[in-house]
Formats: sequence, C-alpha cells, structure tokens
Amino acid sequence: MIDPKIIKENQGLVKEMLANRSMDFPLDVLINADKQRRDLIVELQRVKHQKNTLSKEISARKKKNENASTIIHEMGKIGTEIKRLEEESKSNEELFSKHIRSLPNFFHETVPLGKDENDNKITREYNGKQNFLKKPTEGIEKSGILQMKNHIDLANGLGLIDLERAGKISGSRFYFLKNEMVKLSMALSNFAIDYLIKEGYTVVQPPFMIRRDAMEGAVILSDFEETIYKIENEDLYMIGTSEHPLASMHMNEILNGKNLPVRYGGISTCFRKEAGAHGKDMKGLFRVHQFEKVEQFVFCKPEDSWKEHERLLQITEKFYEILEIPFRTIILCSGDLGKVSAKTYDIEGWFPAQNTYREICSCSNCTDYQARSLRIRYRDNPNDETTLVHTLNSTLVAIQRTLVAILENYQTSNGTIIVPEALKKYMGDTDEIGK
RNA sequence: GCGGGGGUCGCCUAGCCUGGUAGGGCGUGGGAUUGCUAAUCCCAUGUUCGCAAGAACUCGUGGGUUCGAAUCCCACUCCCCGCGCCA
Repeated sequence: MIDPKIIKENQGLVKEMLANRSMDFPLDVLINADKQRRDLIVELQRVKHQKNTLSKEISARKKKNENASTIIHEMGKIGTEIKRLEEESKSNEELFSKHIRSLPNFFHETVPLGKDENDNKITREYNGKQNFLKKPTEGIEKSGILQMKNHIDLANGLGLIDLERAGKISGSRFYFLKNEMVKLSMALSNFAIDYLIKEGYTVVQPPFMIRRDAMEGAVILSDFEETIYKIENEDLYMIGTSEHPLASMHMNEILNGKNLPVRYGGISTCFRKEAGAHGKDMKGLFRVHQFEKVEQFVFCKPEDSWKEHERLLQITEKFYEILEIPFRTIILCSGDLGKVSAKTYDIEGWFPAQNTYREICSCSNCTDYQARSLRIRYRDNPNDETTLVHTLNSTLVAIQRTLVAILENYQTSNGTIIVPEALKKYMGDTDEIGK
C-alpha cells in the first residue's frame, strides 16, 4: 500500500494519480474514514488514560489496605466505554484498511500518460533471425492468404497435448502435456534456471500455498476474488506466481543493507482463476489455470530501484534474443499500469498464427508499495534507522505461453517443430520434434 | 498426528507458580568526568496519534476472565526435543 500519511497531507497528489490511472475510486470515503480513524484514536487514548490512572489509584489503595470500591465501580463504566469505542474503531479500521489497500501506487515520471492499452509506447523491437518465419508461409493456404498453423493444431498433429481429456477431468483451461512437449517444457525451465544462475541470482523453489497475511502484502485486494484460489477450511491460498511467496518471504524482516540488492529467481507452478477473462483465449495453452513460470524478484535500496528495473528488462530481453523469438517491448501507460506497479515494461512475443504480439513477460518496479504492507525494511548498521526496501519483479519465462510461441515460430511447413538452438542441449537427441 | 519444552522493547535475559507502572546485562547514540593505547558515571534507545505538551500501544497472534493480565483460561501459530506416519 502507499503511505497512509499522504491521505492527510496531500490529497491533491492522490487525486491526480487516480485521474491519470483512469481509476474510479471513492477517495472521499477514504478521507472521511481516515479522519474518523484519527479522531477515534485520540478519544480512545483519552479514556484509556483515565483507566490507567484509576487502576494505579486502586493499586495504591489496596497496598494501604484502604477501600477502593467506589473507584472499582467507576472502572466498570470506563470498561464499557472502552469496549464501545473499540468496536467503533474496529469497524472504522476495516473500512479504512480496505480502501487504503486498494489505493494504487504512485507511478514514475517516465510513465507515459494515457487512457488504456492503446496509449502504451513501443520501446524496442526484435525480429529474431526469422529463419523459421519464412518457411511456414509456404504452408497452408487459405483464401489466398498464406497461413501458419496455430499451436493447438501443431501440438495435436504431433501428439504433444490432450485438451479434451483435460477438459473431461478438470474443465476448461487445463491441459495434458505429452511426449516431447513435456521435455520441451522442462528444457525451457532448466535453461531459464541456468541462465539466472549465470546472472548471479539465487534460485528458489517456494511454497505453492501461502497464508492470507503473506498473500495480502504482495497482492491487491481485488485480485483475491479474480485470480487467487483458496484451500477450503485452511488459511492457505494457491500462489498465482512465485512473486507472491518471494515478496512475502522476507515479511517483517529488517534486511542488512550490505546484502542488497537481493536477486531471486523463483520457479513454481502458478494457479489462476482467470475469473475476469471469460471468453478470452479459451483454447489451448495460452491462458490456463495452471502453468509453470520462472520469475525474477529483487529487493533493493530505494536509490537503486530504477537502475535495477532497467537491468531486469535487459536480462529478460536477452533471454528471448538467445531463444530467437521475435518480440517487442512496450512501456505501459498510466491508464494500463497495474495497481501495485510504479512502472511496467511488457515484453510481447510474436505469435505468427494470431498474426500479433501478445504479452509474455511483465517487468515492474513496485517501489515501496509491497514493502510497506509486508514491513520489509533494511539498514546498513544494527542501530541505524530502518528504511523500506523497494521490490521489483519480472517474468523471465512463463513456460506454457512460451511453448506456444516456440511452436508457432519454430514450425516448419511439414508440421514439425525445430528445437531452438539454446534448448537442444536440454533435449537430448531431439533437435526437431516430429521429424 | 501425539507428548514435552519454549517465543519478553536491536541481541541476551529476569519476572509467570502467588495478577497491581516490564527489571537487568550487552550493543548503539549523546553527554559528563579523569593527564595514561582507556576507564567510570549519567541520559537516550520500538510503534502510533498529536503543531506541541503529552498520551496510548508493545511480553508470538487472537479471544476470554478480572476494577486491573507478560502473569490465569481458551484457540491458533512458529521454533526445539521425543514418538508415530510417510515420498
């Protein structure tokens, strides 16, 4: 969350930010709740002070063996008053906390202002070698336009997936991977992990389920309903990405500033309801309830976070250059930016069968937004004052989505799939699937 | 899963049985004093609200009992030891 003090001190700034994010937000409700919250604190403190004073008096009298029954009677009344104020305070706190936690992060000055995704700016394009792009255009011809096979037809043709049976036992947006697809998926994971180790990351396999308090710090409230699965009768939630456990990993800790930045490479299965995406990408592996992902997560000092952000992007872009998957990098405009993020780059891979770029990576600087809810601070020396760290995250590779990109970009006119050069050593003898 | 032990204001620790302002040590910061490579003493040392004076909170977390809870009761949680189960 953002610093609650800002509600009292600079409402104009918040108002402006909300407008630039094209967000409808009940700011008045929040401002009132904040005012009420502080009034209640003062009132409650006043009554508690009375209580403490009388309590001391009782103690003093008892020691001297004097009668304290009138004061004890008085205390009873104060007790009810405290109870009443506490209840009022609790419901006010709930209202305040709900709204303050939904308030999005302030964004960086380099974020272009804009209304929605149409105002995002392209910062880079990479076209790969396009060796394989040319071949499939010799492929299937349909109404005079040369068409490529989509990943579902390709994978079905080669016996690499079974979507029907997955639907039978689990419903839509699930899949069985089979044969070389399993190997390819693991090859991609292994390659990604080796790549991050080479870049100096600490690789981590986190818990796939975490408690509510840990999840709440990493995630914005509305995401609970739309994306996060809950385990029935347990205080456990399925992670939507390893970003969640990686962020909360250091919750309530004071990190040693000398160890920063800390760079983690998380690998996990990710679980998402996709409740807000009805009808979108219903077929295939592109948008699914369960997928693997290798994620980068950085804790750093505030003064380093923008440098770290560029570094994350550069490392991620290089990964797709090595895989020779065409992509473009865009910077999200203020209206399209995620609530937690102060600045986000998306990398969009080229999906030739859809004849379009689609998001495959998202690279964000969340500044102190997550760190504040999770209380993650640092200091250089044991008795220094503590400062909130900045957190950043970036997809390195979302395995299933990238498998789709590989299938489509590396397909041949024979319906086979060339294995990307960088993955060959992880694929044993297979250098072309279906040959 | 069962049994036992534990979690105290940065770190260590007393207090819990027997309810009445959370005490000491270490570390750190500031100050004082003394002619010795240093010692000794004093003050401060978390969070929140408040312009401030000040006040409230803080003994793993949340409830309960009580005029009053670190202390008594209940639930949860984490750590340690033993047993059980298990890829």
